[in-house]
Amino acid sequence: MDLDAVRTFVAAADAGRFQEAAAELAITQQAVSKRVAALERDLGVRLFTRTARGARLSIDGQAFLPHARELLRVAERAEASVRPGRRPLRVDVIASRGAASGLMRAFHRAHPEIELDVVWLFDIEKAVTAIRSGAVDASFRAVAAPGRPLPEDIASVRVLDEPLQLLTGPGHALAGARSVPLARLAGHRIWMPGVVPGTEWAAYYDDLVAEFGLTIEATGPNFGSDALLDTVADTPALATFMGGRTRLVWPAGHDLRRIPVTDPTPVYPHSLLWHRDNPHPALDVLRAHLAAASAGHDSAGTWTPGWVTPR
Amino acid sequence: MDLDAVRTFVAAADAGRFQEAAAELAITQQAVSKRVAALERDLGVRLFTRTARGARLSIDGQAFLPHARELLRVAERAEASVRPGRRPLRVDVIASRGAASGLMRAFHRAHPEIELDVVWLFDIEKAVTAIRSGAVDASFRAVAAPGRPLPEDIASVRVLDEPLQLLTGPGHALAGARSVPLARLAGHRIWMPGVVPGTEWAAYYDDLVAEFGLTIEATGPNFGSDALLDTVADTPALATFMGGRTRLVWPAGHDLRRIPVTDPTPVYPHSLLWHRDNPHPALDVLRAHLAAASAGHDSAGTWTPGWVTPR
DNA sequence: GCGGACCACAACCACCGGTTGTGGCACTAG
DNA sequence: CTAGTGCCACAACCGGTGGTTGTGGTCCGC
Repeated sequence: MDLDAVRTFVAAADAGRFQEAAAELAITQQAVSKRVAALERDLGVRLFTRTARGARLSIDGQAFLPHARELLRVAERAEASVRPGRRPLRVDVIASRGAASGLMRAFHRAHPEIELDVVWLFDIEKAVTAIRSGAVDASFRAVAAPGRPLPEDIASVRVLDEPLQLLTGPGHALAGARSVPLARLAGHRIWMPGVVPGTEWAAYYDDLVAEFGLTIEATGPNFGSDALLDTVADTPALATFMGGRTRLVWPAGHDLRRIPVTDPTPVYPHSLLWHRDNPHPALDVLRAHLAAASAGHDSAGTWTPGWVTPR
Repeated sequence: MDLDAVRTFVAAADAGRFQEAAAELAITQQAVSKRVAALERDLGVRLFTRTARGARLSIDGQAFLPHARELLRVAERAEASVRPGRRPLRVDVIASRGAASGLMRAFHRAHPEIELDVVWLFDIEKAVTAIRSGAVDASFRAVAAPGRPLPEDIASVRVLDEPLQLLTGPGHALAGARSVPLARLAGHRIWMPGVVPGTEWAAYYDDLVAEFGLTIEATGPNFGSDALLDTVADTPALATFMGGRTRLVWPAGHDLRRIPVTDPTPVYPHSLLWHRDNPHPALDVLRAHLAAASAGHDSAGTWTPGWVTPR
């Protein structure tokens, strides 16, 4: 199926005559006839009933027409998604099911008219480069990485402190606890295969380990969250950290426990980053939305690394 | 933009390497390279960053990918809409904004998983032909037309009696009435440019005219409902009939009145028609839904033509 | 009955899009 | 360091797609 043929089909359906459609598309009537015939051959049905006064849609053509229009609409949006200038707002989120992603879903619910594209960048360094180049408009990150202050032209605002929870299977020693103090995790094996070395996530856990004497293993390949959950559920000696607002695809038949951590509660500090000179109109809307949504957070009894910009 | 190129882009993005994508698509690596290059040239952006270990998505590529997937999904659905066997349920409704259309919208809300295609057929004769040939699965019609009983293999059930209302502008003699008896419409000009001669709609109004001595003008070309409403609003001598459950795009700035008609209330009898041997699984669901939704109608004080099958 | 409007078919031709062959580059093992 | 491997891009070639012009057939209205 060829998009040009679909475009021609829609034009012919609207015009009711191949000749008129041909004039609109700046091709000959014969070309329209051939394109439509090719589309009909591809689909295996007759789309028009030809008469001496034009071409009317057949029943199959009527059924196909709205799908054809939708196809052209989607194609237009796909092109617009990479068109420089007036493209959709492009936001980098740190994990597709994490809290930042949840914030963007809420933003989309509040402003469905704003076109969004969500991408993922490796670390804050790549994010800053992309923001400065204009390739992305905003980024959810923990700022700043240790010893690397943000450049002058990048602005940031803290939008969400996400408390970390312990995730264990039913056989784990702490599985029955309603909550667990951070100090009691010393000696337990905590497995974080998703944390890529060199990212600010890794820096965050490095600091957590150093300050509270935890044992975090980031070894082994990351087979995705499904495999992680499977392993944690089946291995009594293993637990993992998980953002308290992370959406999980809860594996059926597994008995996984989310246990709040206290004294202090480690929170992951999500900030929004953007370029001060970015003229995208939707960027202001996003910032206003997040400012309203993040009001009234309480940081008492929580922990963040020392290098994190204070609220 | 070429759908084959988009398919190739998605395959390469999933595989991470052009060679693997080429194997999946049963073409050479060079062909994949050329297709992706052509797509990048069309879009004006680079979709992959080529490395010696494969090809990773660029930021633009990441933004484009979900749109590309959506495009292929829509293309698949478009093809399925005309695929013989297991295509979406295809229903003929009498007018895109009429009551039958409202019933189908309600059905879609109740069963969003059922794929639907809505078409429009000229009259009940065409509808019966289409149903018998299997080109459409069901049709909303007034059965039967005078003197033409339904064939044996077509089944029907009355699903909605839609009361007719009078639609007038503010200057009309009846504009202030809360309701109007049918007999009082004698002598008033009622304009129905949308009624096509030869359809069962026309037969309905012919009977209405004959029985109550109305003056219905079906002359003049039909410029669409917008033009109809404009004219009615501005012409004190004109009124028109309108289904009580018809959704209107109410013209801004016009003061149009919908006036119920009584003693008796003419109702338009919508029935669902289908082929007894039609095996489409969604057809049973639709019939069950309509049976449940149409329960408990009251036909006292209403009028339908004598040729209409009684409830 | 004839002219006009419309679509389909035929012949022709340019160019798109596939193939094979080859080269350059990056990473790795010895 | 070097040879080897795996990756993608470029070049040359070639068949078929998809455009054009020219023509024929059919239906409708005057």
